[in-house]
This record gives sequence, C-alpha cells and structure tokens, in this order.
Amino acid sequence: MTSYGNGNGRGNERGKGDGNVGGVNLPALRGHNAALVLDLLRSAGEAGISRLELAERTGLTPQAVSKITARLRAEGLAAEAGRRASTGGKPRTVLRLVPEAGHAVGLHLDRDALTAVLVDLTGAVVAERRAPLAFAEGADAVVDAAAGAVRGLLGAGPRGMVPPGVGVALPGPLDHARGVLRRVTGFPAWDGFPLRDALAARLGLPVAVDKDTNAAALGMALAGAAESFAYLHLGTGLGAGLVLGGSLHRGARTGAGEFGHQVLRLDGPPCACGDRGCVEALCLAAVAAGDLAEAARVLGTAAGNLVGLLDIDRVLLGGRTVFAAGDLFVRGVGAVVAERVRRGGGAEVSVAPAPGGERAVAEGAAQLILAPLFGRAPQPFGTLGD
Amino acid sequence: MTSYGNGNGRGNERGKGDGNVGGVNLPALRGHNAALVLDLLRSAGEAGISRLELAERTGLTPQAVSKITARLRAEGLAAEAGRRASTGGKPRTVLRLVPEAGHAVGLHLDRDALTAVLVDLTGAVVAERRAPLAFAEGADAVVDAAAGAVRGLLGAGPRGMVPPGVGVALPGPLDHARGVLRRVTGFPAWDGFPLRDALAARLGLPVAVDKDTNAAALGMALAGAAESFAYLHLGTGLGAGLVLGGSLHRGARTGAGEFGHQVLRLDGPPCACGDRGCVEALCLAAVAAGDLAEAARVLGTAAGNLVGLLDIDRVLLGGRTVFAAGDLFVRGVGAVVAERVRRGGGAEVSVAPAPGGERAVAEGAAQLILAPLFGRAPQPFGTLGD
DNA sequence: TGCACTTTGGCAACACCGTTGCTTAAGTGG
DNA sequence: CCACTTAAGCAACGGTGTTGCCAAAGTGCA
Repeated sequence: MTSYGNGNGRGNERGKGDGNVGGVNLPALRGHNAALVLDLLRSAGEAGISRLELAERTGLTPQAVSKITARLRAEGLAAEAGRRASTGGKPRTVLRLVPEAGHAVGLHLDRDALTAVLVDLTGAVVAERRAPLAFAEGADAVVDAAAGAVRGLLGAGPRGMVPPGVGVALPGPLDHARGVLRRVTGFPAWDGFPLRDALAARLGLPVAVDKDTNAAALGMALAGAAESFAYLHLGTGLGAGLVLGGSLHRGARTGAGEFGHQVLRLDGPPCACGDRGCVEALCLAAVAAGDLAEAARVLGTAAGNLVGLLDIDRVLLGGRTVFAAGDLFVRGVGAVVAERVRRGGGAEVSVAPAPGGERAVAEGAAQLILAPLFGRAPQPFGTLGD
Repeated sequence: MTSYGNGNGRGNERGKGDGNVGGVNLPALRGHNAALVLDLLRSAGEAGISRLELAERTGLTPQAVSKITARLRAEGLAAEAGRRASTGGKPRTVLRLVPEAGHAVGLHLDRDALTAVLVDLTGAVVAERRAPLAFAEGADAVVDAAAGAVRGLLGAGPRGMVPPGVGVALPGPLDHARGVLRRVTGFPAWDGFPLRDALAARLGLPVAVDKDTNAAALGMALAGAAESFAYLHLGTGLGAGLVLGGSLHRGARTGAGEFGHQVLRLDGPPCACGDRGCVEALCLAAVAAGDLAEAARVLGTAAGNLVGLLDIDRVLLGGRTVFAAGDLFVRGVGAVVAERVRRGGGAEVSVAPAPGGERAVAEGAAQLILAPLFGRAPQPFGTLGD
C-alpha cells in the first residue's frame, strides 16, 4: 500500500494545543474527500458500490468521484469488481476496497491475558494470538509480552507486509492523546507509564493507545452498529464506550465513559471508589448474590439514564458477566429501557448483545489505526450540510 | 450585509436524510475557511485580531488569510480597526467584526412569558421586548404574540435592516430538524404543531426552533464558556444543555439533555413522569421542604454523574430556583463535584452560575441563526489535525 | 438484425482555491 | 540617516472539483 495520510504532507500539520482551529487547504480537502470515498467503499463491503452511488452519497459530482477512485485504484486501495445489472444503459461498474492493501495490529491488554489480532483494511481478522499476561509483573514485562505477540503476528501475515501501526486497548484511565497511563487500579507502578512511546520505540511502529471500552465501541461504530450508541461492558468492573453522531466521544482527557461509578442509589451502599450507591457496586452485588434479574434491572435503569441524557439509538451489552448469562441481561435491560423510552415518548431504542464477543476489544484496537484512513477517528472533517 | 452561506451556492446543497456524508468542494471549502476566520474575529471581540494571528490560529498561510479577510471586508463583515504596537517592524493591522453587518432575533417562549431580543453579529443585545404569554390559549395565539413581538423588535432596529432569521427556544421535547413540537407538558393541543413553518410563514423569515436549554447552552458556548460543559437549568423543572467538544449535542431527535428524569435514587419516591427516584423529584422536593443544601447535594450528585460520564470541563447552573438561592447551589454542587473529581483523579471541573441571567435563553435562541455563519451550529466542518 | 435511446464514465478545458516568490509599506534602533 | 525587521499585497502557480462533450456499453422496439 502506498502513502496514506493527508496528500503530500504540506499544510495543516498541527502542533498540540497551539490553538489551530482547523483551516483547510487543498491537500487537506483532497485527503478528506478521498477518506470519505474510502469509508463508503469500506462500509459497502463485498457488495461494492458504484461511482454514481458514491457521487450521490458524497454530494460530489460523478467526475470528481471518477478522479478520486482513479487515484485510489492507482494506489492499490480500490479495485473494480464486476458490474451491476443494466437499467437501460451502460451498467454501473462496481468498486470494492482491496482488503490486502493495508493491515493493522490490535492489541488487547487485560489484567490476566493478552489478545492480539492482525486485521486487513476491511477490519477482518487475518491472524490472532493469545497469551497469559500479568499486570503485576510490571510495565517492562508487559511491554515485552506485547512486543512478542506483535512480532509473532506480523510473521503470520502476508510476506513483506508492513502494518501502518499498532492499536492498544487496556482498562483504566489513561491519556489517549499522549498515550500515557494514569492509574491502573491495583497496580500503582503503572501510574504515568508512557505506554505508547515505550511500545513504539520497541517495535519501530506507530502506536495508538485507548481505553478498552473506547476501542470496542470504535470497532462497533465502524462495523455499522448505529449512529449513536453506548457499549456497556460488564466484567470485573462496569464501563462504557460512547459513540455520538458517528464518532467516538472520549472527552478532553479520555475520561468519558466512566459509567460504573454513576450514583444510582443516593446514600446507598458504599462502593470501592469511596462513593455510595454506584451502579457498579449495586450491579455486581446482585450478581454475587445470584440475582441476575436484579442486576439487569439495575443496569437497565442506569442505561435508561444514559439513553435519556444523550438521546442515543442503541445500547450494546458486552463483557464476561453479560455473556455468561445468555440473553438474560439483554432482555432485562431492554425491558427497563423500553419502559422508560415509552414514557418519554421517544423513538425505540434497541438493546442487543455486543457483536464480536471476547475479541471485540482487540478488533476495535486495530481500528484505532485504521479509522483515521477513513476519516473516522479524530474526524478530520465533520459532516457537511443541514 | 451581503450574501451569507456557502459561497455561490453551488455544490453540496443537501437534502435531509439522503445519505449525503459530506463531500467537500471548493465553494464549501471557501465557505468553511471564511466562517472559521469570522468565528475568530467574533471571539476576539472588540480587541480585534491581526491577519497573522488569524493565520497562526487557522493554520492557513498569511496570504490566504489576507485574501479571505479582503473578501470579508468587501462584504462589510469585517473592518480594520487600528494597529498594534510595533515589535521592530511594520505594526500589525487589527481586524474587527462589524457588529452592524448582521442581526438576528431570538425568541424565548415560556409557559407564562415571552422574551424577544434583537442581537447584532457579535451577539450583543440591541433591543428587547417582554410580554406575558399563555400556552393554554393555544398555538395560534402564541404564534400571534410571537409574531407581534418580532415585528415590534424589528421596528426598533436600524433602518432597513433585514435580519437573516428568527431563533425560537421553548421548553419540552421537540424536533429541531423539522421544527415540530412533540409534547408540551400540560398542553396536549400543542402536540405535533409545526411551529417553525407556522412562524416562518407568518413572518416571511427563516425560523429555527430548539429546546430552551439547548439554546442557552449554545449561547454560552459561543460566548466562550468552555470546550465541553453542561448547562443545568433548575426552574419549574430540571433540564440540561450539553456542549461537547465545542458543539451542541442534541442527539438524533433533539432529545439529549433529558437530565431531570435521571434516576438517582433507585426505587425512591415516585416522580410525575411515572418513574421513581428522579433527580428532578428529589431536588424539587428538597426545595419545597426548604432544604436547599440537600437540593444542592442531590443536584451535585447528578452533575457528578454527568461529569464522569462525559468528561466535561465545566458545569453552569441557571434557572429561577438557582438564581433565587444566591451562591448556595453553586457552592453545594461545586463541593460534591469536586469531591468526586478528586476521587477519580481527573482535572478540576469548575462549577459556576450561568452567565446571561434570565435573558440567556433568548440570546441563545438568536445564536441558532448566527452560529451557522461562524461554522458553529451544525459544524459544517469539524476540527482538523491531531 | 439494426437503430434509437439510455446510462455510465473518461477526456479536456475551466474557474477558483490556497500557496509560493517577490515587492512594497511601515515601523524600530544604532 | 540607513540598515534591519515585520506586515501585507501582487502575480504566477499547482491542483481541486466542475462543466461540456464524447466514447462505451448496455436495453428495447421495429
């Protein structure tokens, strides 16, 4: 695959916090429109999409789309793939993303295990590695293990393939912009560890770091889950990833999605966080007591709060505790949310199990690298019109 | 004032829901950069800003800024206003927004009163009207009153001034995109009333409609309140307006900001909405009981939930109940939020009274019209870089 | 089979965007 | 008074999407 990124690299490189507000020059414009087309090709999947459909969807003229797709084909990112049936004239030529044109590695670091995946440009998993992990052994040991997994994975990929980067997802508060960990509960040694730079130096590849729930939500967003949704993860803790209007909401300090310590029962039982009546405490207490229906009701009420506050379309449930209980959580949460939406008179909100299963976080981590190519991550431009 | 909007009007007009994802052509690019410069001029206020500062802030070259500002000056939107002190060479020429180059009307319809303001391009109030109102008298009567207020206001403005539009803010769920009311609590006759089109037809002016809390939050965002903040309004009810990453978050159905019916005490006392333990019920009950400290604690806990979930920088408190209690709410909410942020290890979150007082909603409503000129409302483009 | 018609998509010329290179304007400081 | 510095405009340029036109590749009717 050839050069990604903003055209020839002129213009609009931006330092952090220098107050640049986003002036757009021609190379940036070209990059944006190309990313847009690439994203439409991606979401069209194997079915493909024709030049004229691209023109309709983007609002550009067919001729502009022809130029853009010609460049993408020259770069090897897109290819023609058959034709549609004629509707009385020349049949439309179908274009498709070339999956092998690019790859990325997604790394999911959890307290006790590591999952690494190699995905192609469409996000499909090409190879996978799992290994035990121990946060307790300290940062160096974990970086070692991660680097080893990535190297192994790259060996499994196509010959000569150079992935554009490695996306890493892990629990706990961290700084996505700088790639620095803030606190990993129970492992104070990790505090302030510059994971991104450490891993990037070790691998010689660009690295992006994000919270596990954010990565999972990003992956689901790119898989077309919904325009706006929340991914709720119930495992050893309770967290959330928020996608609002098509893009991941991290907040200024990557702190968004702190869902578990929402106070749901004012002056309720104490939580490990020091507050009282947090959803996480209530929900996990119910799970521990074997009352899964109550756990689902608690989670559903908190989800209802979130749905009402943000006006989202969908709630996706994941995490070991959820998957272990079959559809009990989905139905329980769904019932509470539906009741609330009914009272509020809003449109229906679907509650569903999160797609991707246990691998969702690692796949989402890979999308930390791929998403920018499709104009989806720091959203080089927003949506026009309206 | 001359033509606003996207350059010559070619390209990228976008129907609703046609799936247009935001392709950008040259006129749109020009419009975006012009809006960006205009926004910087606006936020610079009377102090003004030089061409080179504009270039630094936008990331464009000085020459591009010169061209853009030349066009803005030719259109009468900007003007030179003195020079800065020299730093060893030619002193910078200061540019300023011309306030009289454009106006907008903001209309705040409340259950019992109407507030209308005429603002200039900087958002400063030029004229104001207040009148009693009765939602109970039905839609036609309210439209009559609103149209009368707007006409009166336009008479008070500069001679020959034609405002580009009227922004209307009112309580209750509604559809911002279509300008249709959904439910006005206690006034079923309003259900489904197409307020935007009715008022636009009556006035012969474009009209935009939004929730009162959204309008207020938009106004504060443009006034530079913060990148991300929540405006909490405690009056006869409890609502919120959310600004995330510089732009107003409405949700797909203008339903975001449903803050009052967040469940804060699971299985708590029943609320009028049919649920139990809603913040609004708890908070207003405490107010009714004269226990304002408890009301502030309840509100603070709910605000803390919101701060944690969205990772916002600031909480602004407004509404009659808040203003009536002096700084009691600000301090009470501030204490709870600060404690929570301290535990979470996040950056400090400021809690402050909302600026603008009782007129904030009407001023924000006017910004529904002005904000698009500065690229701030449906954010024609997002932020580049990073 | 042939021909009119429809639809797709490329080629060439074009208008216009921001950029580059250079010049002029307007100050400071020795 | 003059060298130096900084700001801002003019002219030429590369490259964007657009427009006008034409070739390609089908359908459908005579």
